[in-house]
Parts: sequence; structure tokens; C-alpha cells
Amino acid sequence: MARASRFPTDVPIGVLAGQSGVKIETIRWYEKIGVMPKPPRSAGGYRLYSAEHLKRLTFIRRGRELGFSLDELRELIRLVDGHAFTCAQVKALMLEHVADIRRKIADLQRLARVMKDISSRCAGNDVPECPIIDALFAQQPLSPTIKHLGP
Amino acid sequence: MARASRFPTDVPIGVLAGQSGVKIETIRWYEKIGVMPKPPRSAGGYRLYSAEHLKRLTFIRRGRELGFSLDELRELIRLVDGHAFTCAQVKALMLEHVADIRRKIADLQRLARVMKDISSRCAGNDVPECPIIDALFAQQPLSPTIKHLGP
DNA sequence: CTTGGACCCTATAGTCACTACAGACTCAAG
DNA sequence: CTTGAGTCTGTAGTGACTATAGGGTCCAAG
Repeated sequence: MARASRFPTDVPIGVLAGQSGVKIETIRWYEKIGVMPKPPRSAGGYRLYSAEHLKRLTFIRRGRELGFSLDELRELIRLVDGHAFTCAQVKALMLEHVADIRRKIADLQRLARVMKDISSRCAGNDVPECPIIDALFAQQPLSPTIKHLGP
Repeated sequence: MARASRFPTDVPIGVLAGQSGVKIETIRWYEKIGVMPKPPRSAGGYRLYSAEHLKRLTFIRRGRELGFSLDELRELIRLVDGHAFTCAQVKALMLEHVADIRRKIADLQRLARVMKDISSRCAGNDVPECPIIDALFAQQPLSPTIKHLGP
């Protein structure tokens, strides 16, 4: 056994995908755009991942689940990797995000209210006239413009 | 004057953009993907829009503001144009959407709660250790998986 | 040793709903 | 006729992937 690896976790991409819950294609994508480092390769060109890679990938997945963009995660990773961050910096980033999310929630709530409103004017019967359609065609706005609803 | 237009509203794209609040590029895009009809052109190739176009574009804009996808709007337009819809159909579509939005709101609220939670474990001081970062690295999940957070 | 099949590779194109250019053309006013 | 604002087409970029095609690799069973 020539390859007695100190860490027994030199795994191919499919196993990393299983361990991390991130799809194979997505892992390759992360490598391509530089949020995951290029791993070493087997003789035949297979990517071989270690426990470090799993940690990094988990970090990214968690961050994505919390709504951070990959750009923001790149920034976070830079800070973490360089050990050049303070708790305060990280907390500030986090709270900024919470504020963003709260704005999105408020927008969606407005949206839901408007739609319920419009719907309630509609009897929902079999005739081919509908106040909902009318409302969509009307020239006067339905509600104050809703922002922050991009991705 | 051969072209005495019955409706005085044969306007170029910039004016339609102004009237509708939809950007020029977006209007051309809508034409390309077939949600707006191809308008007639001037001798020199300029698009000329009538009041009908403004109505259609307004419809699309409202629908977008309410979170309908262009695919869904295509469907709605098909129904409306063919006069082959009933109020009940439209209302059902609308309420389905409200339900979608409510799900999104719930997800975002869970998200905000988790983030507040994590943040509260962080003193926000100047040290380079941070429970937030630790939480991102941890292997056990932060919260039940959050779905519906695609666009 | 060979073979089968699961796994992996790259490169490319598609998704959604736009946005942003470059370079050429048109239109209306002066 | 000139000027400058407006418009044209076509292409490429965004974010965060997903999907496909057409191959190569790995390894265990026979």
C-alpha cells in the first residue's frame, strides 16, 4: 500500500457531494469561479478532496442557505483564510443581512396584501369578466412600487 | 398625409417606455421572447406603438410587480386574448401565487430568526474568533433546510 | 487479463429576466 | 444641411447554477 494517506479522506467528487449535500456540478462550478480551491488530482485526472475541502464547502453551503451571495462569501472566506477578521466585522455583515431579509419580508407582505385585496374583489365564478384582469390592465398603480425583490 | 392615424398614439419606443415605466431594452426583450407583439415600423425601421401596446405592456408590468413569471403571464395573456378565461380560473392562479409568497415569507422569517440567533452568540468585539464563523463551519445543520428560496 | 459499469472529465449551452454595450442608422428642429 | 437626440441590430454579461454530449478512468468480478 503505497498511498497510506495520513487523512483517510482523499475522496473523489461524488463522495464529497454526498458528504456536503452540494451537487457535483455545483462543486465544479465553485472551483471554476474560484470560491473552492483547485484540489489535487489522481493520475487519471480525478479530483481528490480532503477534510479541508469539506469544511470549506460546508462553509459555503451554510452561507448560501443564509442568503449570502457568492461574492459576499468570497469576502468572508478571504477574511477567514487570512485570519484577518474580527468578530465585530463578521457580526456587522451578519446584521446587515438580517436587515436585508427583513426588507424583503416587508415587501413580500405588501405584495401578498395587494394580491389578496385584488382577489377579494373577484367572485370567482364562471363569467369571463374579472376584476383581477381589470386591475392588471388599469393605468393607475396597484400599490407603491415594490423594490428589493431582485434575487 | 397618407398616414392619418385614427389613434394619435403612434409613438416610438422611448415614449412607450416613459408611459409604461418599462425600459426600452426590456420592451425590445419582451418582443423578442414573444410576450409583446411585433409592432409596425416606420419607413426607417422605428417601432411604432399604439394604445393597445401600452395596455398590454401595462398588464405585463403589473403582473411582474405581483411576482408572476413571464411564462405565467404568457399563459394569462393567452387566456385574456382568446377571451377563453373565467373569473374562477384567474382567481385560482392569483391565490396560488399568494400561497407561494406566504411560503417565501415564512422561509425568510425562519432565516432571519436563525441569523439573529447566531449573531446573538457573538460579542462583536475585536478578537479574531467568532461564534458566527464557527457556526458556518460546523457540520451539524443550523436549521431545518430552507426551500422555496430560489428567485 | 479483460470486461462491464459506475464513476469522473471537459466544454458547451441553457435557465430567468433582464442590462449594457458598440457601431450604425433615422428623425425632427433649427 | 447640420446637429444631436433618439433608435436600430447584435452580442455579451449578470448570478447561481443545471443539463447535456462525448469522451476517459477506476476497480472488482470473472
